[in-house]
Amino acid sequence: MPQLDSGGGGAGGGDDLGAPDELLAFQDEGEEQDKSRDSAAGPERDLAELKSSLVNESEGAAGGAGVPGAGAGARGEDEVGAEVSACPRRSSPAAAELTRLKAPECASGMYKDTVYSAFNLLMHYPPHSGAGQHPQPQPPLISPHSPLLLLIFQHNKASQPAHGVPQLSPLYEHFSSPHPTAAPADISQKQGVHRPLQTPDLSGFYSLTSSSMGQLPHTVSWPSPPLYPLSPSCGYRQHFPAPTAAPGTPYPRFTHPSLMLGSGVPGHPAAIPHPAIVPPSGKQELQPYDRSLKTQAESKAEKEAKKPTIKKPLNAFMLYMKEMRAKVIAECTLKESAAINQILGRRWHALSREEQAKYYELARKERQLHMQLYPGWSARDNYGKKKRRSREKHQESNTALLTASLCQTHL
DNA sequence: AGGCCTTTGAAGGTG
DNA sequence: CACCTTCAAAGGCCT
Repeated sequence: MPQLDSGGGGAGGGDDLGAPDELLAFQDEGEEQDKSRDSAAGPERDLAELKSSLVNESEGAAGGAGVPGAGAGARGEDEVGAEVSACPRRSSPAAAELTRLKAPECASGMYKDTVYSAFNLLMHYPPHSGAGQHPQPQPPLISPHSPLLLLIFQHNKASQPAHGVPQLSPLYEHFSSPHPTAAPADISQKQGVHRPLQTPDLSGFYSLTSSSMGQLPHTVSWPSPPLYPLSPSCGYRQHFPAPTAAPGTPYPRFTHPSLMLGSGVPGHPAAIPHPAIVPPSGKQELQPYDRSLKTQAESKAEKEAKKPTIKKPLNAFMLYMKEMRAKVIAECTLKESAAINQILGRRWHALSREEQAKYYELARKERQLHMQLYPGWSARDNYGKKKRRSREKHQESNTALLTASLCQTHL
């Protein structure tokens, strides 16, 4: 049974956050994936075989989507088009047609991902990639909520990009290096940043009012290095040693909205919030004179309701989606997330275990750090903050069932 | 303006 | 323990 390196990567050994589900996920797909992947001679996988497997997957995943031509084995581009054309039910006919027309073109780059390394892909975000092979802005691999980015910002705080393309620091490149060179002196020591090694409660680092959220500039400069709780138990230092960029090498500065991280450190002049903390709504807060009209009880309740929301850490698939979304959009000229997510879901299944493992590992680190940053946080805290139709449907069905049973009772 | 769609995974709740 | 529900991201679409 394949197992992920739940702690061997330097997570401190005592990492209990290695999700058992990750292993289960591999178990579930294990045999099927073994067949297709073991036969793949390295990155140059047999496309026909993969396409065939994808078609089979799409039969199951797309449900009644009506994939044309599926189920008869590998037949070339038609199936690839079928995969892409599995659009959401609510997609407009025009969009579906566009998708179908774009399918072969989309498929041309579809299977490159199977040999993608998450970290290697990160290296494909050169400091000035905008002029190169990546005309489309590429999102970062790591979640915008990821405190991992704070580490990177420490290396990017001084430089200024000339465009809005999100940049990744050499730190990422170092992550991806199979033989990372010896890290230079501790960054925190270099920059005089205090990093508590024992940090039972780090939530204060990101305590920010919701009003400050809306005032964030799109280009963030760092008056001082953001604090980053880097503890040995967290294991980040071991996992991600500092890069070995040449002295004086200008680090690009992030301008992507998703990278507008901040320390929220008390007394920190930047006071830019961690992206995992978001205001409950995009609405601006009431002006003081408006608030004065409110009763104390109302304002108290409102205050409670307006508490910044700490979002869930992203799971492996979400991290994968964030990374690959722009690529799929560029390849398929799709914009509807529902359709893109369907494609990404199939690509996710087409990934090798090693490739998926990288995202699982990254997600595990996200959870680990999230837990350290917000010790008292629970996923339950965000329950009910989204109104979902499924729940309403469920309630409706329950109501219908109840009604039916009541009717029967009365009859 | 805000929910829906769509995906997988994590986590909490329930029986 | 198994199963169910909710949320995480994303952006066009729909009400």
